[in-house]
Amino acid sequence: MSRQITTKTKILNAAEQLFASSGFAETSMRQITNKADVNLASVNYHFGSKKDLTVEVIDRYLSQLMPDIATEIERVESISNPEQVLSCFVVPLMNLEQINRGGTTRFLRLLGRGYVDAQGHLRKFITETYSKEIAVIMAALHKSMPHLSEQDLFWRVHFSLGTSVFTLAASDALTEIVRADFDTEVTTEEILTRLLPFISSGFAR
Amino acid sequence: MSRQITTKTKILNAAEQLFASSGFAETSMRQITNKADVNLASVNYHFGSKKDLTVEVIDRYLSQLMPDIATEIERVESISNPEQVLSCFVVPLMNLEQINRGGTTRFLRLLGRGYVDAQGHLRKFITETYSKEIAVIMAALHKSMPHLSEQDLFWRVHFSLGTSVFTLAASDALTEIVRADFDTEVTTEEILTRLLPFISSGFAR
DNA sequence: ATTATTCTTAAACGCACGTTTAAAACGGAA
DNA sequence: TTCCGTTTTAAACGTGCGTTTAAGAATAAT
Repeated sequence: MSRQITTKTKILNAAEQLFASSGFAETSMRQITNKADVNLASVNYHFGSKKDLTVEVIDRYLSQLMPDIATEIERVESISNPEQVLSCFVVPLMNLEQINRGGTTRFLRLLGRGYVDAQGHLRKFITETYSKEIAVIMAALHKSMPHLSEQDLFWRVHFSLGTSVFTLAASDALTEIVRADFDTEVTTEEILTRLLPFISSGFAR
Repeated sequence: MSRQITTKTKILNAAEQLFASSGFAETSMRQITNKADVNLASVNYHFGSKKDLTVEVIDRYLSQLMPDIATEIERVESISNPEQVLSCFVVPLMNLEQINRGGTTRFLRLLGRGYVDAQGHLRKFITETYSKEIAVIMAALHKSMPHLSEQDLFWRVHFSLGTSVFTLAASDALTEIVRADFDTEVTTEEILTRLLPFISSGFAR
């Protein structure tokens, strides 16, 4: 532990960037270690395997995000509508920038890839590791829409998750189209601002 | 051209199935040719490369779907709300079953994977190849919501697309959760039935 | 200062990948 | 039957992959 930036962190940062922009399977360990400027074997030394690395890359964000969201929700004393719950996601998401610049977008992009990749491995990991926080979120949503059945709630949650994760996963391409077609620059925060009402409407119907 | 089912079709069917359930990068040519019960080299003979194969797999559906949607929209004389436009997608989507049983789900799953994979290659291919049909769809949507700015429309279209594609891409895992948690079986059509109102609400807000 | 532990390194390993080759088999036309 | 273009086949090619190894360097503990 003498380096200012440890080898482990350098690997995490490089891997995260490459995974987010190219995907897990399409990114090789040699690309990662080149970008991180560390030896090839150090990934296996510090993480065990490539698969373990991918989990740790995502969990670096999740381990901060999930408790943050849960406390944010518990801070709100009376919940009356779904938009209130959803807006509890925004600040914790934006705080991911503290881990890395552009971290919010990259995390959501990773989440999108992970959800589509590798039949449910990531989903399983998340639901098992953060079951407590997920329970808090679901309870709050249920409280905000007591008329909804559990199954209705379940589907709408996943529709919303899908929209968010997919949009952010594709946000590079989308912002490029917007730039070309409308001659406008778009930030992640702006996308979220457009996204929230869209999701809320679907939720509340 | 003597076989009843040609080698080319056998490859397309096998590839489609494997791509949909495991992803493009994670599926090898040897897996494909084994499943199709054809020789390994025949993929390169008939399609040129693996990449060309992936495009053809998706385009087999797109080339039927996109014109179908366009004509379906043009059939409706007066468009007043977005749900009318969106419902023009349902029948053409369901008709994909004619290409292959379970084709609708598989196609949407492929679309989801393709959109997240390989930085926008698929998106570019689609927008270039089916620009005419896309214009028809966008015009109809605009007509159904004349108050919306072009940029608003753009974002909501992609939010909707994201929700659909992501949900169907993850539908295996989701139906499994539903089975475990609610002890209920869910069909693709049921998912679409839940999905449409969700999207419409977001659209119309 | 010596030992023990942690970390880094270069090299190699075996394997699976997409692709190419060249010969064989096939099918219709002459 | 012979010929010719098309399709299929088995084998091999070279490449890049994730991982392992064993030795060396650096750091911490005694």
